[in-house]
Amino acid sequence: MQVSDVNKINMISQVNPTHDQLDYTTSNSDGNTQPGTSRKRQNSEKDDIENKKLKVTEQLQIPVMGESEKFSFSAIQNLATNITVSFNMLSDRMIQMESSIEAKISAKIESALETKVKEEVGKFKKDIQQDFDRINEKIDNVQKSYDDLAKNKDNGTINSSRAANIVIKNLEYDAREKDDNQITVHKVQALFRDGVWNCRGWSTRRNDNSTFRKLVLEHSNCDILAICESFLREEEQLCVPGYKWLGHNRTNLHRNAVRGSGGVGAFIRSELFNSFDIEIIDKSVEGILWIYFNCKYSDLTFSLGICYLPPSISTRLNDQEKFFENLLHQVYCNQLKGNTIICGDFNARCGFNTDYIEGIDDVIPRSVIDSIENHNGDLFSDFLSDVNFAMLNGRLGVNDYTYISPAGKSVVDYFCVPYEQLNRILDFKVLRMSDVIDSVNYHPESIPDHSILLCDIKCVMKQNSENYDCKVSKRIKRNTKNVPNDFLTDESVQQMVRDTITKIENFIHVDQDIQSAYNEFQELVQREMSNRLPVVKQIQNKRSKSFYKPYWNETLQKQWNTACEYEKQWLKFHGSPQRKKLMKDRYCYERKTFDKLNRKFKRKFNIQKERDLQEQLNSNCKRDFWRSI
DNA sequence: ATCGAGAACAGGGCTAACTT
DNA sequence: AAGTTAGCCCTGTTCTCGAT
Repeated sequence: MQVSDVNKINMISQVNPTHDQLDYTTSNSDGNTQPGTSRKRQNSEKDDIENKKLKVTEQLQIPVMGESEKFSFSAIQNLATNITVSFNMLSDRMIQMESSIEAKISAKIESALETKVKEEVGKFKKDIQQDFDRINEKIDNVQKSYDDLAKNKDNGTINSSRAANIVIKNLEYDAREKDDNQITVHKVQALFRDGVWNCRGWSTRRNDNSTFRKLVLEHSNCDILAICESFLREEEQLCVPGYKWLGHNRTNLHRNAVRGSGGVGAFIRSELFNSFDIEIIDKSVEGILWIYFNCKYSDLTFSLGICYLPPSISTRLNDQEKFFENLLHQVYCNQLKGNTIICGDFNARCGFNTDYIEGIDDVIPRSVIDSIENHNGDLFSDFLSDVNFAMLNGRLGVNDYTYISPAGKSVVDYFCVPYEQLNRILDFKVLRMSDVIDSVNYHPESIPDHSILLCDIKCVMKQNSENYDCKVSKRIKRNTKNVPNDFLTDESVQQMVRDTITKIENFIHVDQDIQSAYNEFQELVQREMSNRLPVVKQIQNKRSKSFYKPYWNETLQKQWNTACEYEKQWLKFHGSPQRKKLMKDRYCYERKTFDKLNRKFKRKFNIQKERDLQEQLNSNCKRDFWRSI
């Protein structure tokens, strides 16, 4: 404000040409002294204003002119002086008013904010209190139910008038169940977790990214993880402990290609081979692999088709129509072999294309997040409606972009099942790489751009054998650090212990069956453990950052969080394209900053490590050196 | 509005050149 | 001789822009 006032005053003072002429020899327009004149302390802006005022009044004494000119000039000077004074007064008044308004507005905003915050906090507190009350009520009810149940158990009586009922939903009905309830009991629901990920190259060599990919595989906790673009050549195979690799590598590579390209395959959990006969049934078409699963202990069978279709503008010779024609043929051939699942990267952006015939097929519409369509997308939608398959993306669980990079985002990876099998999908979700990186606590050298798609599939089967071991049960760990003193000696379990001892004695002395005796003992201890010892919360994949990135620090964490936050904002935003572009640019900037910082800290760390090693090597105590490496 | 070509970018692997 | 690295090439993806 003051600076602009000074400018105004300067302009007014320049009305006097004589002043300019006279003054020019001693000072320039900025008021700085010319070379050769005496050096003076520079005035503050306030002083400057006062000086200007003085100068204006001093200038009035200068003229040597004719009488009439003198009179006119004197009048103009008076006028200018009056205007200057008026402007100065006006300026002071404006400053006063401005500060007064600012103070008033601040006070009002403060009071309004205080009221609003109080109101919101009050509401929030009330909501939390209500939630607490509800939870307490539920806990009380659960406690009461448990007490009643325990009482009945202790008394050794079961209320015959109201038998315990277990409701199993979505289980297929068998007519024989009417006469024999054991058939229902023998029905087993198996749960599979299937996933698909376009990893864009999984090197057989041990490097940073292969470590990260193994962690992703571990994190996904999949029984079957389909992989697209394995980039493996000829008969190359991947090896990850706990999994077996079944792959179909691309055979005809570009003559100049220095590495493999394309290629599909799947990691299958080793335990699955105990319960299933698993075989490749078709790999006749490049980019399509069919794997057949046949349960050894039940009539459950299903086939999984893993696909990779290069983009239409790929430099490779590819014919999308032929690809879908082949896939159609294979689906018709394989659908007689039980359930069918198709997954993979189709490079198909379907937009609002429908994968069913409206008015004829009874399928729920899907939500669309990627509205752009391409040629592959049109062909893919047509293919799905031809074979009566529905994509899971946008229909179940969490939908998200399957490709996210600074270049852009899209939905190109899909999971598809026949319409009638949609109700067997319990859950479907798309995990962004940024979230996966956070979960596994490992920042790879290069961040993959394809998300990972996961779906939980319920397979209903009729069990043929007691040896069934399809789903690996989750191990529950209990806290054994603080075993209560009355463990197995409490009055409520004493009778149970005595009974078990009798049973064990019978098994050993009468039946001579050591295994059954041991089973009895084990069951007794496990029951008591489940009643008395709390479960240890197992945090999966929450390793220390330092385990993988010893140079990880707060700056990197902060920058990573910022990049993730901006990525989310960009992806969630639905508004003007200009604003969306701004948000994307902001995300790209933060992401690049993170990459730079990551490299910087890594370099620093390595240099420091090198120096430390050097120092240890030079020191007298060589043992430290050998220990550290 | 649509389509297609090309640009831009990123990941990954190989290799020649360079360093130790 | 062994290890390291910059540069090149291939591949895949989205985006932009001009032609229709």
